[in-house]
Amino acid sequence: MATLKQIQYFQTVAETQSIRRAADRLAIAQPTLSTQLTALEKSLGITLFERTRRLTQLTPAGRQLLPAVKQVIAQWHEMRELAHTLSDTAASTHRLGVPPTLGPYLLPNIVPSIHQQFDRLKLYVREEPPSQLETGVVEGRYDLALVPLPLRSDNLTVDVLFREPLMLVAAREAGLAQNGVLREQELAGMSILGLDERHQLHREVQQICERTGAVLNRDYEGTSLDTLRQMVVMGMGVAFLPALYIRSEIHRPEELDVIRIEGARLYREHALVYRPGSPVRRLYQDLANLVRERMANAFADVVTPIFDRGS
Amino acid sequence: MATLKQIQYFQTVAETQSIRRAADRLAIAQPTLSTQLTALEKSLGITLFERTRRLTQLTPAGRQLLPAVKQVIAQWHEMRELAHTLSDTAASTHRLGVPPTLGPYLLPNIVPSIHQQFDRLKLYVREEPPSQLETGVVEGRYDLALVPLPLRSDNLTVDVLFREPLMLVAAREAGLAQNGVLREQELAGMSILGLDERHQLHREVQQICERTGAVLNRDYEGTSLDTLRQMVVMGMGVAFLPALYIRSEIHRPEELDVIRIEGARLYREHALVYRPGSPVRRLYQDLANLVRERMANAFADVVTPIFDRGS
DNA sequence: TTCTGTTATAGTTTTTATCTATATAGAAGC
DNA sequence: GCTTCTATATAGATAAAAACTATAACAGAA
Repeated sequence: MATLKQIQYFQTVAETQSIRRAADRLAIAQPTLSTQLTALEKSLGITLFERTRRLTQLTPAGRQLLPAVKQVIAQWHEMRELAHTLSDTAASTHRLGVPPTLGPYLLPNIVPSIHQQFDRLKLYVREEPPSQLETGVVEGRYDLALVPLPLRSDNLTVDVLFREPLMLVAAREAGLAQNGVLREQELAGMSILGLDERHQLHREVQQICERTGAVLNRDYEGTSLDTLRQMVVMGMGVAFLPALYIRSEIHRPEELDVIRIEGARLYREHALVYRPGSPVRRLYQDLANLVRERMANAFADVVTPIFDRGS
Repeated sequence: MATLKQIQYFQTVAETQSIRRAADRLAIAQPTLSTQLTALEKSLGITLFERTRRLTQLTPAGRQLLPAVKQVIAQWHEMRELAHTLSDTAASTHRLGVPPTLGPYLLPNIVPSIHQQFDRLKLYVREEPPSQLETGVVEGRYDLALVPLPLRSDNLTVDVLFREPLMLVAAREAGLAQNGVLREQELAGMSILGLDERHQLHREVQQICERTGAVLNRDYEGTSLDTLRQMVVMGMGVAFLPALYIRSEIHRPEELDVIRIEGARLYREHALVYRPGSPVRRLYQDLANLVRERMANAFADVVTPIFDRGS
């Protein structure tokens, strides 16, 4: 089996037209080169060189093989160069999964910071429901993912990122907003609109309703935060929407009231997850920290970064 | 330094997603593969795989390196395939040098036969004066050449091919043709047109003149056989032209008389020459034989093949 | 002829690839 | 919670190969 070394030897001898000179240039002994050359010729079934005392030149067959040989070496060098670039772990493309109720409202705020700090890192981002994100990471379809807590699987490393409040949103006409705050008890009996049950938010809202005595309206379920908001605007009820969504999407405050609920554990928590065995987990920890810091600096009024609970 | 084997190992592991299975497919022991894999990772400075108990999958960097790796292997296979094709020595392109006074009139007659017998052999043909052909072969610019005898250099293998008569050509009006034959003595005093001295034919004609008492006209010298023929047609004198030229070029016999000279050694000899060390000399001997046979079969009336005097 | 420079061969040493046997550790099953 | 299974890693030994030194063979030049 021809080796890359032998192929390089071939090229060098072809260039120098001399085994002696090629051996010098390659910094090996001349007999070594002679031996390797005949070994290559044997493995290819071709006599590559016509050896005379004065010079060593290519045979017709060798002459025609030379371009192909150069191609192999060129491709090999290209591969090594690429490897060198990639040897900086932050220079590769990592596959990041995000839930549809968070990704579009979070990423625009943090991706610029990521590119600033890791200028050669690239993210391949896909949206999927959280449960599929989890299995996606476990099965290797993703390298890392943003998911809401709690997790179903226990074999992933979890870097908790931040806590995001859920705000009650009501149509302006409903007149619910008393200085933008309601007590938890006042929720009892209210008809709450939610997303369909494939979304994690469905379960979260369900739990809130059970705790507070509100009624989850299952006749009309949204398929996205935007449709949910539209349903509220049209007076079909009230809904719990995540703070980051409200911050980025609710452009017309005159139509909607945003109400904070006092005293209740009304929030969801997001984490960055990845396989514990990932050789680049260090990078992912850095990314998690970057997200927390960015949240602390620019969104302290909206979310609560969580620095303590590590993996 | 990464080896081709290691690169293949890399590809196989990436495909099977398992070191164990890849080792089976490659028919090597699993520890060998583990070792070679880490060796490759070290030499590239990249962690290529994330190894878990369940499966072994690519890291982001490894995933991006894979296409480059496949390229290298693809190029390598291409090279081996080409080598296999070329392993039939008669499947390469050989550089053949021919003299301008022979090539155009001989090759059209023999090249079809060559292609018939060696269907994958290709010839790269160039015309040059015989002396340059000789040094061209010695220096490796040509693989083989057709040259007139005698040779200047003595370090080439010579396969004598055939003897080609030189015919006296005269304008019809000169009235020289008595049944197309003249005796040698009758040449004395005649004014003979020749090629310029860079051509081998110049020397040959010069020797004939010295022997027969004819006079070589040096006031007008042709630069090609065609111009020489034109000079004869225009009545500027008579000339010696090679039989193969006459056979292929003199289309209008009414304008010119072709005269055979009786008793004289009036011919030139052609040979196929190549370096004695050429690994494909056997093929060249076969080619020489092919030319002789072709001459014997189709041009027995024109030339005399020479089978005895080998290299 | 002798000298010089080039490639080939012989024999040895070093390096590397490979093997077998075993350790280690996560995942699955009892 | 323990055992079993399975995958990879490590250790040590062996085999293969690539490398070296020394020298032979040989053509061409002096």
